Amino acid sequence: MKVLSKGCVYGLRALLYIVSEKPREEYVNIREISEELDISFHFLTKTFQSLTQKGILRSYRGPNGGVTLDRPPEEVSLAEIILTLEGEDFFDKCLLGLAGCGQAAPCPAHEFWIAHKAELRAEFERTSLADMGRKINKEKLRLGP
Amino acid sequence: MKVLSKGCVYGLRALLYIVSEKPREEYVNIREISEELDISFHFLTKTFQSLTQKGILRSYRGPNGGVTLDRPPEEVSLAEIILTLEGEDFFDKCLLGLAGCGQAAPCPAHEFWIAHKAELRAEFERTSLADMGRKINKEKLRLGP
DNA sequence: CAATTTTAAGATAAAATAGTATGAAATCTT
DNA sequence: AAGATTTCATACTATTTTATCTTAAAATTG
Ligand code: SF4
Ligand code: SF4
Repeated sequence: MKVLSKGCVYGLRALLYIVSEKPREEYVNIREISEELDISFHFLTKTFQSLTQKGILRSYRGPNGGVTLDRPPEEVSLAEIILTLEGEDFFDKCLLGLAGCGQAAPCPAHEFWIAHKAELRAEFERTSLADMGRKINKEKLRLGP
Repeated sequence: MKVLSKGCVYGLRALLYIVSEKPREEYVNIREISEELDISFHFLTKTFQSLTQKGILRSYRGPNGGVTLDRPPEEVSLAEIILTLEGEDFFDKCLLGLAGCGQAAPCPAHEFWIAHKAELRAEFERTSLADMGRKINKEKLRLGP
């Protein structure tokens, strides 16, 4: 039951790193992030592109360039990040994927599954990047198990 | 957010097919199932092996052989099927997979995630193959979207 | 024994995911 | 203006996971 792709987790970790560096209120160098978090620079770059296009990050090229949050972290929800990096249909997947489902005669898991997904989504909407950053400590952003 | 693998859904559909055929109280031919449900015979075969080893199905070789439920469908939970076909660690996966998680300073999603997984599991434990079979109609077992 | 049918292990193919390479565009420094 | 730095964009390659096919063995029937 893997939920999030590696790219998405990378993006999340990187965002949290940026939040934790935020006091400087400068653009954070992508190479620095990739080295600090031990993530491939180019891979991270790609991930950041999506986040920039979505308006979560703002970027600046040239010397002393980099990325920074485009909005205060309170206004960025976990859901928005996940939808950006996993695809907008993230919460639309069905459990069994049978023919003609969800309509006439749904499987017994249907109602529960719909409710379950809605709840998950609501929780992710409710959780902001700021919430995440508050609880997590920077050391933990480094290595995964 | 794909939850179940194709093999697991195949297994589930096939089990439901068997349940719907159950009145005959005979061994159901695997080739027949694979053709009716349009699933690769050999792939289904492998899936059934796992279910047989787990004691969900009983098999019989030779002419007129096949598989049948080893227990009444009321006693087989959706959870057991999923754990068998997806692996026993299905519900143990973490959301972010950061270092040292779940201990000292868990991420803000931790508690929610634990609760969420438990709920999902409970619902799957609660749902039996008989429940599934009752609600679903046989035609729907054929094609997936 | 010959035919049928599940079991078993392994090879192959397809798809999804992860990572790399390259060059262009924007910006800064001098 | 020249050259260095850094993100942007796209395309390609490699790795891993998932799905399918091949082949052969064991059990059962007649
Ligand atoms: S009834 Fe709903 S949950 Fe069940 S297989 Fe169909 S769409 Fe999925
Ligand atoms: S704190 Fe819990 S949910 Fe969050 S990353 Fe760690 S183990 Fe996963």
